[in-house]
Amino acid sequence: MYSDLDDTDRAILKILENDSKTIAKTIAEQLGLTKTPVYERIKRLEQEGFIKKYAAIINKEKVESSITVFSFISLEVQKGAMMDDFLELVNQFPEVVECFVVGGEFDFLLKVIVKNLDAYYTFAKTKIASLPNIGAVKSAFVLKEVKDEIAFPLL
Amino acid sequence: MYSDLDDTDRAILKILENDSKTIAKTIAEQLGLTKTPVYERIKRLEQEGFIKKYAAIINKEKVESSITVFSFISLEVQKGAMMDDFLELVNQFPEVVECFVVGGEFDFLLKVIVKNLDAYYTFAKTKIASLPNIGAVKSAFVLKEVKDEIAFPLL
DNA sequence: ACTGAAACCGGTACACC
DNA sequence: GGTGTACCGGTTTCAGT
Repeated sequence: MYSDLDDTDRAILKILENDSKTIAKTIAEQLGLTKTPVYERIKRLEQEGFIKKYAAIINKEKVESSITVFSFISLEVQKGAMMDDFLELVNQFPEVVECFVVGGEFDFLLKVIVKNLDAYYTFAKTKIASLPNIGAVKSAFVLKEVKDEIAFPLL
Repeated sequence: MYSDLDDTDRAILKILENDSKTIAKTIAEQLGLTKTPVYERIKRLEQEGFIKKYAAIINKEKVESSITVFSFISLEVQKGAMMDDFLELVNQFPEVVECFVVGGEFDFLLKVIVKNLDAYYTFAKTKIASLPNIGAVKSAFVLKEVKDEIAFPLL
């Protein structure tokens, strides 16, 4: 299932997830190849969905003021249909940049980015609290971002 | 502090964080401009650090088996120097893809990606537990990834 | 699957407004 | 800060192995 990638493909992925602007010639040199096979492999990785997309990673501290908050949410009853309803709604909130179903003390973990504390209050009050079937909601405010990798730890 | 970006710059950032391969001509058409100013603005955004880097976003489900775990860690005593020591060590662990200092019930929130439960056990035992000054550690295992945006919610 | 060369097209530089 | 043109270099294609 994960095996139609060889070491060369993995090496290419690792280079591109760290710098997608690396030119084919440079990659080829690192792998002891020429441009063409590198190019063809990248195309295959794109077409078969190993590479989801290419993105510019923005330095959000420089672009605009914002705060990051983690929200831990428990539902009152964990019926499958209710979870789906909940997730579909949450998914549409642009403030929610990450959303996971987790096991443990609570059911969902959300990473929320908003302009300021006031915006978070509004978000929590008008969007989260109005969702159906909500039990407990806890929040953890980010004081400092120590690490925030986009790259998946390959190898 | 955040104001040396105009609406055109923001529009360019928004396009590039969703698809960094969008060619200058296309961006120019959307903004009613020509290639040159778009090109110059992008260069400025790169040089001044608004764009941190360009990355290929990998579909990790397809590439290899892995699990994601959130770890919530409290220190025994919150002395500044001890927090720095802790963070410097945690930062070096490749399994830790995100690390935040938070306010609330615990001090740090870590997002960890490992191959499987066994690898998480090893990570927790050999790396987390051996850090100095650790109080409580709780874990929440990700059962389903509902949303995982890389793009910062601009506008 | 990889090499090497040729064609194509987007990024880059520049002269001018 | 913008346009239009021209050049250069990386991507893309292809014939050959």
